[in-house]
Amino acid sequence: MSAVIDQQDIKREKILEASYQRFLHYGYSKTTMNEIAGDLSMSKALLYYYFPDKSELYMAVMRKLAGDYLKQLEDKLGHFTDLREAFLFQVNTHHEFIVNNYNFFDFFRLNEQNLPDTIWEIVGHIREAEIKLLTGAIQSEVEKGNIKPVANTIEIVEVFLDALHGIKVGGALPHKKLNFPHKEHLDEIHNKRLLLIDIFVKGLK
Amino acid sequence: MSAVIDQQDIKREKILEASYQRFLHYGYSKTTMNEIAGDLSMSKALLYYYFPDKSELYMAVMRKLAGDYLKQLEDKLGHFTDLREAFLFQVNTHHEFIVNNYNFFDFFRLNEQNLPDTIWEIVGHIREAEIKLLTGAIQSEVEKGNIKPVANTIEIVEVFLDALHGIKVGGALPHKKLNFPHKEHLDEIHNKRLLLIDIFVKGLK
DNA sequence: AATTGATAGTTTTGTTAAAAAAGTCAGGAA
DNA sequence: TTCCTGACTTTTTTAACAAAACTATCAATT
Repeated sequence: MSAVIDQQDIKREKILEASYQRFLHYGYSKTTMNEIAGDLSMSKALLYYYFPDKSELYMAVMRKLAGDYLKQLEDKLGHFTDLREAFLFQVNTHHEFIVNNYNFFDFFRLNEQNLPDTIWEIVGHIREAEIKLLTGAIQSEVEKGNIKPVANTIEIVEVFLDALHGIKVGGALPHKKLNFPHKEHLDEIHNKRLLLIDIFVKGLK
Repeated sequence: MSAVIDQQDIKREKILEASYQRFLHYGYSKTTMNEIAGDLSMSKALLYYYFPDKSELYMAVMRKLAGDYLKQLEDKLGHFTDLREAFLFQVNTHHEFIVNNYNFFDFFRLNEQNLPDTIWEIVGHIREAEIKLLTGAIQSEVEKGNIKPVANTIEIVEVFLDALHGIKVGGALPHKKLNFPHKEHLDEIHNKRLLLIDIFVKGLK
């Protein structure tokens, strides 16, 4: 019986993988259940045997992606030598996550404001983990006596995360282009973020 | 002849004022030229005598608004007692500007990525003035010996403005930042920005 | 020069039918 | 039973096009 369940899990994984590729390459609305089924040489009806509907399938993929991301963060939790290292890790990991899966997130842009609760749940977990990572780093520094104690650590970290996301190229003309920054701008962005980290960390001491 | 031009200018002003009220209350796309003309008890054709088209009319109003905002900044230029006061003034003034004219800016939300160059020009001027205000404040503090000299003042200010721009409501999804914030969130954003000021200013000392 | 009614030209909105895709189900194979 | 499918139904998207709403123009008037 356990073997049977394993088989199911393997098939579920294959479906998730094929779906991920489709969603990543074509986005949510331009991916059809027939295409996913076709990629796997199975009938569309079988997809509905494993997943209740299209959006649940999408969210299952999303949950998997989020799980990988969360694991990255958790593996590093509490293993930083100083504050800057923690901040840098957070910035780089998050950026990588977004860039690598950019097209996958089409779903977010299409549904604008009224997303399923499940999505919010996943996003919440991610944000929680990010905050946990950085608040942990700050508290650790406090305990080491490197920075003075603060009352509202979480709020501070939230502001810091938001601030980082605001740093873009091109003099911050409000959303001039929706696209991700070009390669030649990555260094500029990185330098700006380093500068923010410098000032921010100093502001915490 | 000067009197004639004055009359024209007065009428132009009246048109700008009526247009502003309409745009502010109903937004760009739900304001018609007929309605503006009706408010002024004039024919629609007369509007086209004074302004080439609807979007030029909108941008003329925008230019006027921006002018008022710029004047606010310039009047205060160099009149700050300390850094925090300058940063607070900048953030508060900007906040007020956005809140007071929130619906007016729905033009930005509708056209999203491809706005007329004129708009970017205006936005550029505003940003220039903001940078000037804050770099001036920093330099002044340096001269007073309150903070230690920095080489890259402009970069620092740019990072700060970018960071402000990135500050959105809590639990924001990865791409939510691309959307225009909702009105009910503006105060929350404002509070976060005040916290950023605290840390940032301290980080400069 | 300032103003307007009439009207031309363009964009938005509704309507509807066809196409495409989501989702269901009775039944077959393993 | 569990896994799977072809055929079917229902819902959503698309395309085409006419009607309505709006922008923009212009000859005529004060």
